[in-house]
Amino acid sequence: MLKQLLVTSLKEVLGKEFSQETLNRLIEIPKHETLGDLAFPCFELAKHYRKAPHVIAQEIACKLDHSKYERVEAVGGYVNVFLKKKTIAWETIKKVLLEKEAYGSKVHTEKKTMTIDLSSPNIAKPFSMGHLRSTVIGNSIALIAEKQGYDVVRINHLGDWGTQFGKLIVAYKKWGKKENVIKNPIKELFNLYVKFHMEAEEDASLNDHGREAFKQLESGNEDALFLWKWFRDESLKEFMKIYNQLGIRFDSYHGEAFYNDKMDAVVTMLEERGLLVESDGAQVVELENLPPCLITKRDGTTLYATRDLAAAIYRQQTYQFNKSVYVVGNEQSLHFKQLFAVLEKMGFEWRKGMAHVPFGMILKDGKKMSTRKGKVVLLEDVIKEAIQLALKNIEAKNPTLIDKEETAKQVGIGAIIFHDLKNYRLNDIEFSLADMLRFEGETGPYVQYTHARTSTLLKKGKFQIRDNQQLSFLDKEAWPIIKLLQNFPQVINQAMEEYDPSKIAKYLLDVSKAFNHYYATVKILNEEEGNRLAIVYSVKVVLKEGLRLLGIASPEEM
RNA sequence: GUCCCAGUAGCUCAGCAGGAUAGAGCAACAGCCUUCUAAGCUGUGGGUCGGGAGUUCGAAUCUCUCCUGGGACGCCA
Repeated sequence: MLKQLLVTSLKEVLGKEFSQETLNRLIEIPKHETLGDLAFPCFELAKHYRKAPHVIAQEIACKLDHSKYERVEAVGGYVNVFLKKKTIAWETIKKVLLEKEAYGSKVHTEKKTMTIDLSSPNIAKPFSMGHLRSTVIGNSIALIAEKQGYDVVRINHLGDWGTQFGKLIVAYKKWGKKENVIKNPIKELFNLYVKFHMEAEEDASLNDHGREAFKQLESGNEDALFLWKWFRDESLKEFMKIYNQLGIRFDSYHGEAFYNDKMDAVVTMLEERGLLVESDGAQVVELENLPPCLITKRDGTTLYATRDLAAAIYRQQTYQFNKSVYVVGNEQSLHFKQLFAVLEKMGFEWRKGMAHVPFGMILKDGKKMSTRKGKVVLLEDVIKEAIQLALKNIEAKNPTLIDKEETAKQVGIGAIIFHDLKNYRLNDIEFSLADMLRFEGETGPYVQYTHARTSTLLKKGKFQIRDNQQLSFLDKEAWPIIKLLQNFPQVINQAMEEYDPSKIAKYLLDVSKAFNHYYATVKILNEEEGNRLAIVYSVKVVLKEGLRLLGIASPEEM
């Protein structure tokens, strides 16, 4: 890390009076390249030394070990440091050539396990844009964690239990037709669900029937169970098509229903610890500074929180996780606060490794999309359109490409995933098909295109890694690229710490921009191509690896 | 009513463990393909960083307050 270099030098000059941490905090990266590569502001030192900042800056600038730097300047209270570009460049490139796609990886000496709860769509409902967010954000966090040395367990906590299935069973018995469900399962089941809610607005007793049907389901009624299992199987088949397209796999599909026979134990545990309190016929756990957490309803049936408690305990027993994260929408923040608080009260130390990773909603006309009213945009359709558009682009721009269909798939899906990951996850997103299908500017295809350019260059230049490789020459236009490449490991670190894939997406855009600028200014396949191709190769490695961490493919040509 | 998240260019967003002239993409306009893929590159215009107060040598960034939008708040998940 470049900062560390200056920290060490400053320590030599300033002695013990300032700690490494303080110096590290103060050092910054100037906004303009004319101000150097690293800068040290002296305003805080002014009080300590009782001297004007610009005087201190002058003094430090004179005393720094100049042999390490190309140039050191004092400007208006700042010490600006210019690094030895060729030295840093070669160190960076050498590391990438050596480590290849392992560049930026971390290895833990002891085994560390992370479970991640992601995607978790509801059975019998279409896979909506909202579930896409949990799926792609979660998948990227899983990939980043693996890169950081974790064993990751991906859990698809299917929404396959609850009163809604009672409602669905009632709706199916009242209005459903077997052959329609067989023909188009999700669509037909969803229509029944929507119809149920419309009818229930007129006739409130339907809701009671729904609850009654769920109670039968939960107590093992065979008729109800048969229907439930059928709905679940058909739905999962449809979801698998989407996961295959997105290139996402799971280690567990244990949904809520899986915890059905593990709930009594949870209720017993709560009772044993004297945490259960009766309130209006329901059993609750009272919490400090939070609304109480409902454990069982008046009719004795369980709730979402009960199932999540059972799931958390099961996961700790099964996987002994160090970290357990839940990639679930922001609107459920309170639920997770309550869940963690109850586990805390139960005395489970391991609850400290748990985290809710929330994300913003997909809005339509500034408002939440309502599944109940049947107004949803289907991911399936969006994917189809994206691939078609990508194919059209390939036909126009690169008609001789060998595997057009596969490339179109990678580009179309890359556009959709990148669009979702490039912004901070807590921001709400206004749904816009046009934005998702954009392939120019700050998009996935832009990064993929840049990667394809590096591939072509390496192929044409017949680049090979040699043992005696040296970097004897560096274009000044390549310097910004070097600084970025050098920073890749820190970016991955930060993305992991903050569970924030957008850090990587933004970084890839920066690398792409820097490279495309270089590409436009410098003729790469030329007399110095040995040096230049080593940089191109490093860019390719970082772009490909970065895209992989987002769950996006890197076509060699497009 | 209480709590949580957000408000930066016409639009979408970066920047927010305080620092030097507030950045990008899209859209608009003007250029660049007889030379490595133009899904690219270069340039121009565009801002009271929601309002106000405070802390500080210094605030888009920290604190308070108000305004606006969204969400959550016991028998849905």
